[in-house]
Amino acid sequence: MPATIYDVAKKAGVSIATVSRVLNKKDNVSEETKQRVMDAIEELNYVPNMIASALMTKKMSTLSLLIPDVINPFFSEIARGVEDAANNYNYNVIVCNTDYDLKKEAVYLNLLKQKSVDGFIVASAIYNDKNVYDLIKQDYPLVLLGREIDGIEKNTRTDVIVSNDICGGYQATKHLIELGHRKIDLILGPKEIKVNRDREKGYRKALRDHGIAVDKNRIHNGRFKIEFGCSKALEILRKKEQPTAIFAGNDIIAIGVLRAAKSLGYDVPGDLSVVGYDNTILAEIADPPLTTINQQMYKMGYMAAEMLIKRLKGDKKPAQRVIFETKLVVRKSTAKPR
Amino acid sequence: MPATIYDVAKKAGVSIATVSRVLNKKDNVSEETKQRVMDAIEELNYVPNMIASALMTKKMSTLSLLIPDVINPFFSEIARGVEDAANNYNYNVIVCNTDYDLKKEAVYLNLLKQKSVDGFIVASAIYNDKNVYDLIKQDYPLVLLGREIDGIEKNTRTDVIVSNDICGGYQATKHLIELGHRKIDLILGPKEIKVNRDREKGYRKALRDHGIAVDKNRIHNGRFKIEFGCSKALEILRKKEQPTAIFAGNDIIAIGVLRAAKSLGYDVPGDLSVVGYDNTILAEIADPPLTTINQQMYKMGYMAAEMLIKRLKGDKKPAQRVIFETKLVVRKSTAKPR
DNA sequence: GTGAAAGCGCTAACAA
DNA sequence: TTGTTAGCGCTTTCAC
Repeated sequence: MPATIYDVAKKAGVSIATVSRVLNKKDNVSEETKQRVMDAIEELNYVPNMIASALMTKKMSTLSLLIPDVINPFFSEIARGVEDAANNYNYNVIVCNTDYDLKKEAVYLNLLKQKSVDGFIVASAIYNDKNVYDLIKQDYPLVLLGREIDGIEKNTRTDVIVSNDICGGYQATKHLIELGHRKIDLILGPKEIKVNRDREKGYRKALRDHGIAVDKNRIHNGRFKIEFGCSKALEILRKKEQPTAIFAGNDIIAIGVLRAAKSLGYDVPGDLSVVGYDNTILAEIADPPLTTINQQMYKMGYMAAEMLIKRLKGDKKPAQRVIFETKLVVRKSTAKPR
Repeated sequence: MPATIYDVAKKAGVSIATVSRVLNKKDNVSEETKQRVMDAIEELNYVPNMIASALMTKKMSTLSLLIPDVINPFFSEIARGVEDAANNYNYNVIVCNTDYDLKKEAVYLNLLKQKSVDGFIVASAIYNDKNVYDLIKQDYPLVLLGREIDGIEKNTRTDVIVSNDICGGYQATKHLIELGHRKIDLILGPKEIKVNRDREKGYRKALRDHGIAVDKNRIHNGRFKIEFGCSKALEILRKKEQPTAIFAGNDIIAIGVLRAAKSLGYDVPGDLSVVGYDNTILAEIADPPLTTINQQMYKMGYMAAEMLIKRLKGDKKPAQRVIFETKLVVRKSTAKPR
């Protein structure tokens, strides 16, 4: 049986209120009794029970992070950022893998609410997510990461952290155009995920700005999986109107494209230029190393946790909307078309 | 203010004890009152407060996972396995990044104990970790993953899940020897991490078994970082007694070796064969794709969580020690020496 | 089958 | 500065 506050009080010859005071670093305790209490705590190896205190205070110093999948390097970097910030403030983080599944997400949220986690960071970017609307409506402390929700009233305290994906899409496409490419296919993840719509917007704008007609048949949606990137690229490269470049919705899809090109005996970037998105470790390691769009995953995660914790500590300023800028990173997977 | 059990009781016209009974699915409640309670719960949108119940039961349905770094694909796969198993049993998992830092680990453990997490999975494999000894001594539910602790008494309930790293080291080295290599350098992670000692043992045994003298100067310890793999490989490849093959302690180091080889204009596997370890996604994507030793990270994580939860649910069988087998995966980074 | 009441280990008025 | 006491929202005997 672990020692309780009563044991400490008895040993120190004070009341439990006094023990509680020194535990919570209230100043109205004399140095002398404080010392006695500290000694008692030491001797008894006393560890305060946070469950008991949370029953009154409702504070568990625990955040929850909802992401589609930790294995995806994009999200594991976010997770690390969140955890580092949380740890910095003595918070812990419960990590949940939603697999882009709204039902799974709902089950998680329900369980987490029961556990009185202090706040939520939702980074599993599904469009029009009813779960998120509910969280907002019920006024749970919440930060949205890499996603937005339309129609949030301005008076919520829900902060939003996003990347400028329209710009990212633009940068990638512009890079290819400036190299001389005109036939550029776009292979994106699911339409339901907003970033894909934005990257497509950027792609379209870049084409328009350079007087190139947008060909709907060159725009493809699917999943953020190597296999999808590979099979879709195979399909595209076997068609008549072959592109000279492919802009992939993320590094994972780009890896799939690379694989497809290799299997068809294409040289990248000689026969085909490929641009990824995210600048995860995968882009660095790929063969050839991928030209890609950098996103600041770690920083975004760190900031999300920090903003959330500040709100938990009473920050009352109106909801923020932070936009992280993207950057083109040129490696070896892009070149002039033959 | 969220509804409490009292509100439900009042609305249903029963006592809180009865509400508690239906909440916990005790059978001694008549169908009729049960229905009334359920209706009240529904109407009030009542969500039970787990903190309150945990104060009595000491069960929070939360595990904690300590790993060095989620960004490392080896550990993110473990984390995913742990989380999937936990989720399957309606548990959540708090993920902590220790960075192989014993002090950081101690701080985490202390905080987690306060939070009454139900059990611990420690996968940050530091040798002779006092924190782990303490956990065991204090009889906390614990599963050790990918590490072992010497001198655990047999009567603890601490399960251990490990990979057969001696065998893995042997398989990798044997593969190189059978290709015809005789000068094989070994670039490992830190000595303090047991897996490195075991992989070295396997390496030594393979050499001995094939009548090749072990040259201590060919064995190097450092960090599980790309930069270390790269700089150490550069150093090695510039020496007189150049190896024809390098066996890296994990895929990350191997990626560094690949980078070094490339920067020196070496062809892999033509001029140098490289073997990695873990078979993470990085091995698949690397250029050339890495020959490596497969470890079953996801399964190990899944099993760790499952064993822990079973113990929490009262499983009293003596501590288990599960060994996962490794497997050589041949890709394109190894070939006969010139 | 159901209810009353005593905790679980703390925090936070309120008194002293 | 310190102590007393009433909760926080549940679970769990023990009666009935």
